Amino acid sequence: MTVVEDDLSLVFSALADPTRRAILERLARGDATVNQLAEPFAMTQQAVSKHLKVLERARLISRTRTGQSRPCVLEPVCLDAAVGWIERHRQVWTDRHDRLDAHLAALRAARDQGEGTTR
Amino acid sequence: MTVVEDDLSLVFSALADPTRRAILERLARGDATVNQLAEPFAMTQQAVSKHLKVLERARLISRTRTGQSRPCVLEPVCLDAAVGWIERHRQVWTDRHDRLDAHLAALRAARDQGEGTTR
DNA sequence: TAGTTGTGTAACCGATTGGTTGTGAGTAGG
DNA sequence: CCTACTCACAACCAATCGGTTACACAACTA
Repeated sequence: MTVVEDDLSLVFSALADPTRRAILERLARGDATVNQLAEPFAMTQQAVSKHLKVLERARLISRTRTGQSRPCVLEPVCLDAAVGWIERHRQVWTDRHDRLDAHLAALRAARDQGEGTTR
Repeated sequence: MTVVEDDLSLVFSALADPTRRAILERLARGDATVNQLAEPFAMTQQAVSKHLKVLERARLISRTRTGQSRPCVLEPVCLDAAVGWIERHRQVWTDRHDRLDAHLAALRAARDQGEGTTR
């Protein structure tokens, strides 16, 4: 068992499976039961149930009980942390690239401007 | 070996490990060699090398050879696919939940506040 | 009441993961 | 040359993952 298992790792590893991403895409178009979710996949309902448990542990979905079925509801909150992490660090990278671009642009500007005067 | 292993799954599963995320954070502040990256972690250089291979396979980093060392360079391109996927589907959810503004505010707050609060 | 349906749990399996140790290739410098 | 350093590869290990089958249980239905 992992010691802490931070939420960010749970969310990313939940998203790392194409079946689970397909489940989320399906759920984005409306809530659904386990059997409805399992129908398009070539696997048993128990396997889908396991995937749902992973998504539930990552708090990407939540489940309620209405009689016999347990419909799944999307919980976008924890995606914020994931997007937040990526955006934060992609920002740094694009900043670095912007700086590089700006630097190159400055170089070009200096060269263009300096044509005739500095040489 | 997995059959196809689509790029999105590679990126997400690469991001699913806190060590690899820390490596990316470190690399965001500048290129580094394997030993430089391995220094802050309580694990061997070989383990870090494995992590780097995962990141390289996900095309989140690339590596060049300069004499004795093999510095790592960030490749943010493939993160766009990941963010794109999340944004696409989170858009649906936030539309449904009508909480886009709150989310953006939280994003900005998280970014300004920095890591560690995103649990 | 009995039977069917929807779902979860448990045990099992092969493949993968994330770490280790040991080793060796390639390069720099004495 | 020899030594030191950086890094990758191979073999091994325990744990986890993604799937299965078998079964249990609660809730509808006839």
